[in-house]
Order: sequence, then structure tokens, then C-alpha cells
Amino acid sequence: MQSSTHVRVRFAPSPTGSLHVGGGRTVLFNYLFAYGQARREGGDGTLILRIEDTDQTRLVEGAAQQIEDVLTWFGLTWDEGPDKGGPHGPYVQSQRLDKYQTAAQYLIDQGKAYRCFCSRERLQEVREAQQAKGLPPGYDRHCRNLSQADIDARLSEGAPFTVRFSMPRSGETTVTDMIRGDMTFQNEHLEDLVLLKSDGYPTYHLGNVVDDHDMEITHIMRGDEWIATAPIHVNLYKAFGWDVPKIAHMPLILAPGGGKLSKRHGSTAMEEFRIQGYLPEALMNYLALLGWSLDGTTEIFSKQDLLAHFTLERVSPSPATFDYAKLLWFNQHYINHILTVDDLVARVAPFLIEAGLIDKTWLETESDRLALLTEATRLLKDRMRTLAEAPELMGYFLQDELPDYEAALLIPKKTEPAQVKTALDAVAGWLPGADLDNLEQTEADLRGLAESLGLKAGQLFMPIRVAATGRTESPGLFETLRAIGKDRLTRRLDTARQTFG
RNA sequence: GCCCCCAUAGUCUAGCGGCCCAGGACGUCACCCUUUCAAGGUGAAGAUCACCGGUUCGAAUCCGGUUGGGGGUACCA
Repeated sequence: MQSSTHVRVRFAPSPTGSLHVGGGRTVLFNYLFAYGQARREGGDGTLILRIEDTDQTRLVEGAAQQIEDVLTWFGLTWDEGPDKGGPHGPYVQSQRLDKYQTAAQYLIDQGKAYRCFCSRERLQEVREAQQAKGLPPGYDRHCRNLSQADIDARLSEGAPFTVRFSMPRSGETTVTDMIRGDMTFQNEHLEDLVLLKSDGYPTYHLGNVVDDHDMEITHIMRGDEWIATAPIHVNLYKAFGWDVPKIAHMPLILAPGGGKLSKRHGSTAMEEFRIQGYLPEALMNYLALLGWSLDGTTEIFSKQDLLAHFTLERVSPSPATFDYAKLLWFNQHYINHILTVDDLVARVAPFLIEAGLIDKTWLETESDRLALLTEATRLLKDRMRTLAEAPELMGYFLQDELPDYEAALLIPKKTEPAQVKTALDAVAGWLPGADLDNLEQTEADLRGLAESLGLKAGQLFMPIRVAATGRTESPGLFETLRAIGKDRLTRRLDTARQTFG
């Protein structure tokens, strides 16, 4: 990066729904660039959150708030925005309409924009006609050279109009992209885009350029889908006489089969990953590696690690396919190896409460229930892939009664029902005098019992496991029995024995 | 159709002219550990570096073309 000491970047979502992972990755890179790279290199870095709610027809109630909430969950912070204000507010475009109107009027006065009175129907017809002729569809600049008399006449009759940008008709425009280099476009291919809609709201193009200038944005980091309009934006800056910020387009995130990542392939919204039990740090780690890498070898990055190492120069220009399996691996890795047990307990609790397995009182310090929850979490830590799996995994530790299970599970392969019955009876005889807190003793006792019954250890352990948990998989048997406790174990054993009539 | 972007194993990537007949990770498979399931350990398969031409003593790395994939082509962002 150049020696600029002043970096101001922004994330500008439109509140038309929940935040997509592509957007999540874009904010992340903005955040890492401002707070990581810029500050490391001796400058200051500022991240601005701006809500671009200029499409009144697609607005979703509460979406802006939800985006802020999910960003907070994700672990990101920003310096200026709707919630915290700042020197360049307001940070919601619908509250800055006068600025866009003033800007549009300025361009009209300069002869760099014009009012367009064309109806949507006419626009549609023009587009269809051009497509039919095999020409590139686009506005035919019909209103670009209207006489002043025509314009006045239309205005006096109160005709609705949009304001369009007068793109230069010849020459070329070069966009310098920080991760792709120069991209040159022939001006004749660029459209006279609508800047101001007939409802007085700006389009993305005007709103974005005006605000980025007004908010003194130094670096624009946005999705790859904006490349096509970037040359028009550059021309807009020139028309206003403003400096063009540095621009970087983030590589696209593609769906597994190709194309856009959509619901059809699985979750696409940040919020959904939260609900499905993904950890924000795992999602962040995964998303950071989608288009960026440090050395091709290091895989695990905490937010601090990312802040310490991220550089825009190492962002790849090529699109990346979203791999759910790898995300799941990261999540599992964080649960299994990075989180502490206490931390996991705190993360898993909301999911258990939601499932009705525990309630808030379980979390009171020094309660026996918290001890049980903690022990259950410790035992299942290595077997949990997402937080959402916790209720399913931990039920038999947390509940008094076991849900019904298939009696056939009690009978291991190559073992007769009669043998199992005898074995469980023997275990029931042993249990009252057993010391479950002594794991070594429990193991010695049960191995001895198996031997005396003429069974292999596994042939005895599996029926006990199923009787105790209702499942064929569990953490180590002796620790599992200890956590369940003698009382519940006795009852569960009785239930199992009764299935043999 | 037109404009633009991209191109290393199924996927994410390292590589920025010789160290690479290509390294790491996910996934897959095998083995070890083992009371089950995981986790962990070890190992294997998997890429003629999309293709074709150049440049060079030498190319995955530079250039051109082709093909393929993707994006844009709205009074959506």
C-alpha cells in the first residue's frame, strides 16, 4: 500500500433483506484493511457503515437493524454509522436526499446530466427492439438533446422525469483496480445511467458517488458485480470534479455448482449460519480465506491474527466457490480445539434453552446443574460440529427421562438377547455398590463382569451405553455413567431390562 | 448478442522465469488408537498447472489467441 496515512473505507449494504455471506466477506475485508493493514502501516483506519435504502420498493422493515446486529455478532465494529453518528452524517441515504438532488441539479447545470421524460413503457420497447435487432440493449439517449422549449413544456405540464448522466460518447475510461490492475472500457459502450429516479431518490450510482465523496472515502472495496459500472462511476467523479477514490473489487463467491450462491445450495445469509450453530470466529476464518491467503499454509486465523496479517495485495482476483464442508470443518475445529469448555457452555446454552433442555437457572454459578452442563459439554466437545447439534447430543445428560429408543439397539452384533438380558441384570446387581466417581474401579469392575459372563468387553459395554443414553454413540462409557449418576442410571437400566419382558 | 472479469487436483489455495514432472488445507480412501461415535496420529489416491501458439538457454509463472466459467447489460443494489 502507498504511504497514505489516512484510510477511510465504508460498507454500504442496502436493507432489502438479511446480509449475504458475500456482503459479510466484503465488510470483513474492509474492516481488516482499515483496522489491520492501514493501522499497521502507520496510518489511521476508519470504517463507516452506511445504509443505502434508496429503493423504496424493496425495502424490508427492520433489515438495517438486523444487518447491524449480525455484524456485531460476527465480531466487527465500525466508527461512523447510523447507530453511532459521526462527522459526515446522516448515514442513511433516505435522510440525505437533498444532497443528491443538489448534486443532480449541479450536473444538469453543467450540461453533464439531463432530464429524461421517457416512460417505462417506451424504455421497455426500446430495449426489446434493440434486442430483436441483435444490438446491445440500453437507453437510446432520446432525451439527451431535447430543446430547452421541450423541456420547459414537459416540466410545466408536471411530467415525471429522471435525471440521466451524459456519458461521454467517445474515448475510453480506465479503472484502476487495486487487485486487478487497469481495466479499460470504450465510452461508447457505457450507458447514460439514471442518476435520480422520478421519485426523487438517487440510484446507487449517484448516491454512492456523492456519499463516498462527502464522507471522504479513500478506498472503495466492494463486490465484483460492480466492475461493469465502475467506469461510469469514474466518469461521474470527473464530472463533479472530484478525486476518484482507490477502488478494489472483491472476488465473487460462487455456488457449489457454479452461478450465484442461492438458497437452493444451502444457507446464504450470515444470520442463517448463526442460527445453524456456526461460531462467528469460524465463519470469519473461513470467509477470510475465501479470496485471501497469507502463505497458502496457515489456515487458522483468529480475528487478531487477521488484523495482524491481512493485506489487500494478497486478495485474489478469481472467484471462489463456497464450500459448506470446509466451513463445517472450521466450525468443528474451533469447537473441538480452540474454545474452552466454559466458553462452549456459554455458546451452547442458548441452543439448549431454545430446545427446552435447560433454562436460565442452570447457568447460575455454583449450581449442580451448571456442573452437570459443564461436564456434559466437556464430554461432547470433541463430537460437536455445530452449536445447534448440542440439544441432540446432550439430551441424555440433561434430562431425567430418556426418550423412547429402539430396543434392538440394546443387542450388539453377534450377541444373543438372552445374553444381554443376563448382562444387564448383572449390571443392575453391581450398580448399587459401585463407586461411579472412581473411573478406574468402574472400568475394572465392568471388565471383570464381562469376563465372568463370557462376553467381550464391547458386548457388555454397548448394552450399558444404550440403556444409559438411548444411543449407540456416546463419550467414553465410564465418564458417561459418572455424569448420568447412579439414580438415573438405575431407572434407565430398569427400563432397558423390562424390554426383555 | 454486446461489454468486462477470471482460469493450479472435486473445493479453497501456495507459486510472482530456473529451488516445482507443483506445496498446504477441506473432502475421499486406508491403516493406527479404541468399549461405541468422534477427536487425534500415519499414509494413499487425486493437477499432462484449461488448450494452442509464441518470448526465453529455461514458463504454472511473461505475451497473443482459443475454450470454459462468471459478472453486467433495470427509474435493483
